[in-house]
Amino acid sequence: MNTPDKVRVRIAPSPTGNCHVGTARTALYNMLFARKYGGKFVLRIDDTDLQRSTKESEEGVLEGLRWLNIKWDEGPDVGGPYAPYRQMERQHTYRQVAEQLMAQGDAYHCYCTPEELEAERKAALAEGRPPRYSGKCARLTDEERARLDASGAKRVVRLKVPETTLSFVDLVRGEQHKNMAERGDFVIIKSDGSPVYNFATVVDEHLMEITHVFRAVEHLTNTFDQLAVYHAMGWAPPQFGHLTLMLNPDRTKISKRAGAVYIGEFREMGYLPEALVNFLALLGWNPGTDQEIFSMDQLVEAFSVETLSKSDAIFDIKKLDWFNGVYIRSLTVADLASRVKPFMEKAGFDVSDQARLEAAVSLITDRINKLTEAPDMIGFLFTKEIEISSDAFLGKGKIGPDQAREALARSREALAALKEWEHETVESALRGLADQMRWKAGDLLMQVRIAITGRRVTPPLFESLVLLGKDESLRRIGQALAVLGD
RNA sequence: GCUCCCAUGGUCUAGAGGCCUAGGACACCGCCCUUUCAAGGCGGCAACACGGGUUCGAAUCCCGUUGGGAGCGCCA
Repeated sequence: MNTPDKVRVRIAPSPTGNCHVGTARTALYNMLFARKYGGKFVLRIDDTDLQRSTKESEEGVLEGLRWLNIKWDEGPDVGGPYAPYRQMERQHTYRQVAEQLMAQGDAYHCYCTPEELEAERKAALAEGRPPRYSGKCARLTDEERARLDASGAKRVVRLKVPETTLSFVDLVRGEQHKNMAERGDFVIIKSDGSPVYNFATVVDEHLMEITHVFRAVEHLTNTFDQLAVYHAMGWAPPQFGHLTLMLNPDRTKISKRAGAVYIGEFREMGYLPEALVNFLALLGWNPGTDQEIFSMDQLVEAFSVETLSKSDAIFDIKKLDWFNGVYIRSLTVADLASRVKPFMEKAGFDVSDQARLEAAVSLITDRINKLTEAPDMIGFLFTKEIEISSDAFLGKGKIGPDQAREALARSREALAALKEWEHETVESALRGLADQMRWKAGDLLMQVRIAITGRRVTPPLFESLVLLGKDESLRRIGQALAVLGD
């Protein structure tokens, strides 16, 4: 791989309103590469032909990338020396290049209708031939063209594709060849005057002086079409590297039906951006060591084109969950609290007391893998009304209603007698009581746990009691007794 | 149909001819710890798609088969 003095890479998403994980991963790799070699990372919006593309839909993509801490040096929002960065704003450039190609005799107008072409394609497929444009419009005489133009026939511009074999060295897959004889002349400018992707992208890459193009494998075979344009224009192509696909568990291309695919969805599901980045980085690339946890800076340091993988990878959300848990546990309490906060608010809890929130959060760092799990875990500390059903107390048939009632009544008594409401005092009171009653401490604590939280799975009990406060704790035990019908 | 790409446990992968009795991680299972649940520690289950070559020796190289994928658009 050659790394020119100034590396320039790019990501060219379509403004679809959402940032797809695939786009995010490709953007990540490009950014890592740029930073690794001290180059520039360009964000360009590929909005040709997307009538519905709006400012908002573009913003959705940028927002997803920003959330992941993927930053670009040039783009529609930040500008740059190669502006504009939206293809819609570069239309005249594409047309100019197409004009030049026509003037050189490397491109021509084609008047075939979509219906004709479709029929030809079908016929070819039916006969087992690769679908290929016949090139008949290239043979039109000047008079025929004049007549067609006068009649107002729609026309596109096609590139004359030489019948030779084109080659390039793919940065991840090595040498690639394709015999263009079977390709046929393809469209570069549509009848509405807008450029086709394979054409626009070449013009942009060249004018923006992109040196390396890392993109998904679906573009591997497109590369030859693009090469044809580079050759016709006498431009030196950049180096290409084709990245693997991300797959659903059934090995089909990752899609909505199998789960989340947009960055915003992962955010809502309670994933941390740094965890998603780490996970995505390792899905299609590996550091060549056993290290799995990487900060963004470490990724930049470790990234290498040589270890980009060649085979597609299944997106395993279970592994993402693990990464997320690791990152949650690595956060400071204050940081975790601020990230948990919006999820608590969304669940309807008043978490304006920052100190209380932090105290509560510190109890669950080891207990959650996703931020969305927090409200369930610590919600009882931020509300007056917890729901308890009498069934909750009857653990595995071991403890009957009478026993539960006795346990709670005596617990309330023992706790009420406490002068100091602290972890140690609360703990010894309850453990002492369990001894007296000849209960296993765990059984007694479970009764109290349910009484104050309404659940069997909760943060540690003594800490919870302390945070709840004596009055509220006693009140809830009383309330539980009422539920049990004392 | 044609062209091209890919192929190590359920999943992500290490492995660039002998270091492989195939390593790590997730998931799963078990044990320990333990006030629930986790987290943590320890241990376990589990793979070179198949068939031919080449070689003293192949997960690693070659060919074929099979399986999966991409492209062949006035989509990007």
